[in-house]
Amino acid sequence: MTAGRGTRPSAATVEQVAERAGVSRSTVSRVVNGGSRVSPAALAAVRAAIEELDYVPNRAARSLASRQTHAIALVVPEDTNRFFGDPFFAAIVAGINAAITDSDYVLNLFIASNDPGSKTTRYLTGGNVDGAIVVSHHTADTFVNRIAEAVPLVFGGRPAVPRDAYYYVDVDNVAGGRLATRHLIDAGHRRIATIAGPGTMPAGEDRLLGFRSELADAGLEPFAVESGGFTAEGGAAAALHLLQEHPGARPDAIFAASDLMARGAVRALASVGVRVPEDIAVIGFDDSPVAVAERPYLTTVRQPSRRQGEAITEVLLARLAGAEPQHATILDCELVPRETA
Amino acid sequence: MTAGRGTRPSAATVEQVAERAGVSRSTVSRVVNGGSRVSPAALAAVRAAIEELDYVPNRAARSLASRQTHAIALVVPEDTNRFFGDPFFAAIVAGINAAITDSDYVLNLFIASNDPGSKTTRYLTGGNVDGAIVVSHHTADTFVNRIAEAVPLVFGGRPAVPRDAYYYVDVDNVAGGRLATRHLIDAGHRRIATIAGPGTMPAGEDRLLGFRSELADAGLEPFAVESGGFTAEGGAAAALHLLQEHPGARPDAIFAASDLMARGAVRALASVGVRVPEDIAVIGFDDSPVAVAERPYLTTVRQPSRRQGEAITEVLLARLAGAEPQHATILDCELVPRETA
DNA sequence: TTGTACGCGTTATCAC
DNA sequence: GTGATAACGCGTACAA
Repeated sequence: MTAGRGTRPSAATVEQVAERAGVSRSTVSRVVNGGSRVSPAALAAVRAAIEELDYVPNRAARSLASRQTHAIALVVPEDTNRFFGDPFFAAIVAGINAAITDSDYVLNLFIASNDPGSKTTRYLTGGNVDGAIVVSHHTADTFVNRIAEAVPLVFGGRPAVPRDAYYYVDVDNVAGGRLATRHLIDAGHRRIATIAGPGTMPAGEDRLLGFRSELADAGLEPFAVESGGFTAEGGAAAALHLLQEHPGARPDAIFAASDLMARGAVRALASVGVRVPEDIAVIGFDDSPVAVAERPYLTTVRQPSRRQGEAITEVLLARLAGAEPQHATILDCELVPRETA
Repeated sequence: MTAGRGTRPSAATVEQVAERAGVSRSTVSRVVNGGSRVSPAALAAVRAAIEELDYVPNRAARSLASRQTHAIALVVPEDTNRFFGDPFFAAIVAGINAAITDSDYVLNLFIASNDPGSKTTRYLTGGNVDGAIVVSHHTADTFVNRIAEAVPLVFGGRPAVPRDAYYYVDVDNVAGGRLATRHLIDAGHRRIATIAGPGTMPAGEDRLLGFRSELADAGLEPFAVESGGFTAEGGAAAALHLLQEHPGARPDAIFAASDLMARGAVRALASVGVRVPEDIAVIGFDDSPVAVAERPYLTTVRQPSRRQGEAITEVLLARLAGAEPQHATILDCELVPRETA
């Protein structure tokens, strides 16, 4: 082994396949790309030759001639260093990968941290990929725009600064917020508070909107609206604040806009002797691993993250194939009743 | 926007840069690839032209001519669906990315799930990447061998089935195990048990070896050796089992080979009224987020995962550059004293 | 130091 | 249906 650089056994070429099959390069090329318009005999011969020679088309040559790279960039915005490690994004990547595996595209990973947009952007706008996916929740830097101008692009999640020309795939956070709130209402709760995400993130905003809407439809008003910053600590602090600010009348239920915040809230409540769900019911959002990492298991709203990743890719592939898919693709959430509500 | 497929504004080419700078294609090429052996005047002119035309080399053409793809594959073995989402791997990927960003290579992501090795392997062995990284802990499928035969490959973590020809970067799990055990001994503990990882994983084996060695050096014997499968549940069960099996003489300290198992153990102990660290000290391994996700914070051994990712890439890049790095690169661990020991 | 000319493996455009 | 042949954009002897 130990092939030095560039010292590969130089895989078979079209030329060799053609010779082996007794046809011309062109015919081999036709077989490789669709197989249409070739005689059954030639087709069989070429296929056999390909098999025997273990022929794999040279991507570079193909790209050069066809002016398509068959590569898709997955761009992770710079400010998201903890992108991986977050189960939510992990599931999305898994979905993207699954969908792309079924195609003949390759996924190029770009974590644009400590890069002021320049290098990655230059690469993407330089015609080195056919399309791009940006998975982000609160950045909408200008470099994204430049990418969008150069190649077809699809966002995971509604972009923070939406434009008509953008394509994105998102879960229905509004409906999810409604779902959670409805569950609380149906259980008889009336003094319902929420621990919301940061106002800069569309997902947080939408869930809050769903909360308010469902409450309004039921003729209720929010007991309180706290902010928890999508972290466990924030959730805990918000829950405690909720208790202190309203010594007389406690909320009887809390909708936390993420499982992390819900978990923090449940722990904080337990630490001050408040029972969940007996004293206060809590419902989260995401159905992330923390929901069942410890007792009590969180009642929550599941978002189909893996499916979202698949859908993102499907939309992009559709665009690359010349189709005109919807600009917005919205996926449904689902209630997951467990122990906390 | 909305560029159809292949309908890009066709970025500038060497030809255009050459014309703009008043030199030939070759000179431009030389400037782009190293800048050596060109007159200062020409160099300046070319650089200016490149800047003005926003020239980006066409990867496909470059690959075709140089017979190098400037792409590296990150292969995630098929049985690791939860690869992402694991903070350990997340940190490694971050490191890999950081190192690769500083080079002019591109990272191609292959999650080889639901693919029987065939498609990905064909791609990699077909000369479409210059090198590959396999991050795995307990798989050593034959497809890895085939990849290793085709391109330079570096493993993250010691491969389950080691071969002399393999290159890998690992943390010093043996030393880490010793470190943890030494910390327990220094604190005066003498009845020290361990909750080990699965025997199929090198990391688990090495940590256990370190545990045994340090104990032996101190003239001590393991109080008990349980198996926890690297999960929180396994850690909890092992801790409880430890208590039940030895009703008379409890261990006074436990070395859990992962933070997840340590966390499970601490929870289980608390659930039966055993105080940590007063009654039983517990030390983990990894310094993962769960170590500080809740109280008590875990005393643990930190492994430099991000650095490991960087080192993996560095070794691979060195090989691609024609150097002959060490086959094994071992990184040091570090004790992180917190609350549980 | 610089330029010329050829080849990398494939697709696309033609005639046949 | 099939086969020449010209690009595709770049690296690199080789010559100057």
